[in-house]
Amino acid sequence: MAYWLMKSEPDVFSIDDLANRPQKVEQWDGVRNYQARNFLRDQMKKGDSVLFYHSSCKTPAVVGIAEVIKEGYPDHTASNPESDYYDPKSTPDNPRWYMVDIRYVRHLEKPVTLSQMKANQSLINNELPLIQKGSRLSVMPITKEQWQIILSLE
DNA sequence: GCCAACGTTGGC
DNA sequence: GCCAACGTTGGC
Repeated sequence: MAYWLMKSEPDVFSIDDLANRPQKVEQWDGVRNYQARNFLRDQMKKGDSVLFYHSSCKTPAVVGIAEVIKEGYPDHTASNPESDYYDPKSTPDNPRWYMVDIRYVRHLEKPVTLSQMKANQSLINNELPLIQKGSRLSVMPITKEQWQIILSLE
């Protein structure tokens, strides 16, 4: 089983929104970055664990846990002209963008903040992608060690 | 294939 | 709101 970290802006979609969804499930649409797309399409597997991270907000932090319940499939928002995520270069025959479905597992007892993680020597030594300079990926793989260290901070 | 211009991300 | 870092676009 693999481990992932996924970013979301809480003003757009928060861990509470996920918890309040029917079945607690959300389609993770709107990813428009090739490296992240490749992870969604090729590597995320049913049963993988996800850290849910709030970005672009007052206190950026890991706030909860989710799991992958449906593996990569075409992101239909790319072919919807009404969608903010519409991409005319993506076609149903040759979809450019992919998404997965995730299901809420739980909130962290206490969010683990970005500043906490940046100050953690184990995470620095382990080169957690989130705290690398210039890291902008919205979907990133993390190791079991990184997963355990982050949860030990909760 | 290079690279300047532009757009986006996301912390601060 | 600022700006550094990064990704994409498109002319040449």
